[in-house]
Amino acid sequence: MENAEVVAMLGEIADLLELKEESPFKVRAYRRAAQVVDTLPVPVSELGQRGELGGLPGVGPHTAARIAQFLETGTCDELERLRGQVPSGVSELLRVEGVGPKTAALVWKELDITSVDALEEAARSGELIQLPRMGPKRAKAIASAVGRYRARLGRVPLHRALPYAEALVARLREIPGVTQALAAGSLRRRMETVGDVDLLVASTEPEKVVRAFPNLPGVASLLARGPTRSSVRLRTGLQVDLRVIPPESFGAALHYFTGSKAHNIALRTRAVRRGLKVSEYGVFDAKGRRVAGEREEDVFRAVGLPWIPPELREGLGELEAAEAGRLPELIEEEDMRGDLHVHSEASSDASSSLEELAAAARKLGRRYVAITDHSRSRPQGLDEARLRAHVRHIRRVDRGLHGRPHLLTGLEVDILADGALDLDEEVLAELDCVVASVHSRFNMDAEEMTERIVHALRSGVVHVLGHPSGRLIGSRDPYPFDLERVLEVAREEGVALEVNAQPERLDLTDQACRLAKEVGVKLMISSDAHNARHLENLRYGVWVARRGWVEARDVLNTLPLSEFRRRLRRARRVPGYTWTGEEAGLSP
DNA sequence: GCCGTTTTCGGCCCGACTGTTTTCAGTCG
Repeated sequence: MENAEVVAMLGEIADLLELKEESPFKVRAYRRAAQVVDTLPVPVSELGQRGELGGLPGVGPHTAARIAQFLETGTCDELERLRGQVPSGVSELLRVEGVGPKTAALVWKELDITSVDALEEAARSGELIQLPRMGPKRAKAIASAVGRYRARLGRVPLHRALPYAEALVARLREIPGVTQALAAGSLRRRMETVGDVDLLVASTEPEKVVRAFPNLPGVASLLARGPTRSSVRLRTGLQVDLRVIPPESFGAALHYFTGSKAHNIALRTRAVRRGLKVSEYGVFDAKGRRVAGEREEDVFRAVGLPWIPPELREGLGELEAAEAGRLPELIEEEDMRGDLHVHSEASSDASSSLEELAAAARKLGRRYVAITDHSRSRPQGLDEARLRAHVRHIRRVDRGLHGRPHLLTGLEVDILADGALDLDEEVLAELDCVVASVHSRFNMDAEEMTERIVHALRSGVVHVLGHPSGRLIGSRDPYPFDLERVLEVAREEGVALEVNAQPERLDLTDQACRLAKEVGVKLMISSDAHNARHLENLRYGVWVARRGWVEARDVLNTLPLSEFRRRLRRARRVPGYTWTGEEAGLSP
């Protein structure tokens, strides 16, 4: 987890240098170094101890020294020097969408604005408009972006919290007397963002655990401590609450603190009707005798239900489904055989070679991987000629891999503003897997955007609609479009919808997955990896699908390769082939 | 700040989009 802290330190230096309007190349050097550390497969401290930091690409003597000092002391001179020159609220302005370094520096120097609050006030009062290149539209956009910034404050994306929670749980388990330790709360339900982390520990010696807790790695400060509970703040700002439970109540406490609130209320209501009382200490009968509590399964059994996976506990019909014996058999990460949206270094925003991607995919147990780089409209995207050369390269590398894994040819083709695809359909028809995505003109109205997507789905050469809503968690809202209409056309055309597993995207969302399943549209869960390390992110997509009640059979890339290929071929209207949804098995 | 077999200085990715402008600066990816 210290890698993430080093990444944050380098990023902050870059931000501050940018606000001081120093050389953009210096700024870029720090950003590049941050990116390299972020994708490092080993703890950066290991390299530090061996004096090998300078051997990393993009890390020269200066940056290596700053990282080394940071690892040793938790900060570095350069960072502190810069923090002394830029008021602390100014770099926060950069988190507001549409405000970059130039605008932040301008409002700071011209209007003495050093906080998001002051920025909002200036945007609303009209004060901002006095500035050069600042008109009413930009002022309005900034004011509304501040609203979105506030809405995401205090919540962190799952992938930022999970590694810390996992590391803390592992350390808690090492404390003598601890029999169980688990993360509960929204993190256990795998929600896309979490407010804080709730950790539960079973032990007969709570004092010992509570005393050890603030000394665990990553903890910055102790917020509160009682005999059986404690709260700390991590250096990243994340709050972590610990509760120590007697072993006989652990299952009940785990259920209670996992939530959700709606699920708990529904379960307690059900218990009351059966003359039982459910609390975090156990399930009790009318005479106050404990009838369950040690194991979570027993809590459910006491109220006449099978165990319900945490991802389903949102009060959205899971109790009724459990009662009727119709809980889905949720998809597992182990079901995933293929990854169908992966960028190689042929994309300007990606960095791994085909060989590196194949090696990483093999380690993760993937059987097949489609290489889907960007099309012409993206910076340095592939045109027809470069795509053909790229396809030959993919096939050459694939031959050397002997199926471990299989590399498929593909493309992430842009859906242009009018719904046309960014490359000639004849060329696209030669590829194994075509992902079609919207990357531009997000501000269309819903009707136009829906038509744009539908037109692309009707092309007959698209296998899957990539990141269908375009949202970025906490920073960009989904563009407006009619999901039900898109699902209807996808079903007619035999096109799958992607569950993009990039932790900032998670697109489709959980509830959209559930809708797709209900109307009989198949899904593909893909990493959208931009380097080999990102292939691991597939698990985030699997969790979203689980929250959407999705089973392995709803997801095409759980199929063995031969069957997967058959599905893709059938789902496409290539010359000489007449497609029907029924034959493809894609009807509801 | 980093890099390099065109190397110790001079270059470093770039195009789309937007809102502000009458030719372009700033942001984003």
